[in-house]
Amino acid sequence: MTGAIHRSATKGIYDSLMSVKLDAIFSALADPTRRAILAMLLEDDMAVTDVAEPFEMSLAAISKHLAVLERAGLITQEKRGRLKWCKLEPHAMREASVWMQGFGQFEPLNLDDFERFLAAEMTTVLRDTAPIRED
Amino acid sequence: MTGAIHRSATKGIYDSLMSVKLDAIFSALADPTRRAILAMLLEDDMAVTDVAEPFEMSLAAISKHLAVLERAGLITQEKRGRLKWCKLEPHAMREASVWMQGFGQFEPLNLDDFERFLAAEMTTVLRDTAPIRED
DNA sequence: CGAATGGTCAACCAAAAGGTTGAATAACCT
DNA sequence: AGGTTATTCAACCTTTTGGTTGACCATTCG
Repeated sequence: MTGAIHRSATKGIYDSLMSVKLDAIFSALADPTRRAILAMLLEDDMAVTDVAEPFEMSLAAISKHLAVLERAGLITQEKRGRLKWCKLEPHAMREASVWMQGFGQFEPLNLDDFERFLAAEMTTVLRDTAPIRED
Repeated sequence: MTGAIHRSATKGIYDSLMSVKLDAIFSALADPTRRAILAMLLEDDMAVTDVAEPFEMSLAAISKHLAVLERAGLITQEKRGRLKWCKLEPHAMREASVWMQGFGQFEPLNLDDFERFLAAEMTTVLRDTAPIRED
């Protein structure tokens, strides 16, 4: 029982990388600010300052969040001129998605649900971190 | 741009709950020991001591990990006699899965990939936390 | 009953996470 | 060149996380 775990020395490094990657991806996704950022980037690439604008948090903090997302492979950042453009890398989520889906067949994505989800989380994060101006 | 974020006061509590749930799920998944535990439970329900057995870590530590997983809704624990049975709740991952899939259409689950993934991560976690006995 | 087993609790600790501020670097604009 | 804008760095602080140990409760067994 559960004892039948085999070991392959040659796969070691690769396996380790996968585990590390999952660590990075899931812990990146564990923060609501970072999830909100990803949702924003889903609409369009953005420069760091623009990413930061909706949050009531220092630019440095956002910069750190972006670094976390980049380390996880969830976004890339490319400097053009003095702006650094942040771009979503949706493919990176695939590893995590594959892992999760192994635990059950989840229904094939209801996009409406997802939209609601995003909008909801966004308002929550913003309400919690920034006073919402209705001007 | 990105400024069109609407607010619905009535949805507030519910939204907040969703965000909290995603926080809990993703941060629970961010730890390799906890992912390994989930993978073990995929095969069968297990009592706490049996869950702990493969890891070189105190029972108390595993107990805490299980509490984290339970708070995230990823497992349930039921005490029967003096054993506490841990049971996977794969459904809980659906929320997170829906969220993630919104970022891209991932290929419809290659089970072989998943098996490799699990086995790989398992060996890695065990190698890192416990000396592997080949007896 | 008393002893062993299964599991958690409480106190503690080190390291990591998430934030701040102020200074530094880099690129653009007169 | 000098000023402004975009972004990061460094030092610092507080809270959370992941682990330890030892005492404690609950349940079964002899």
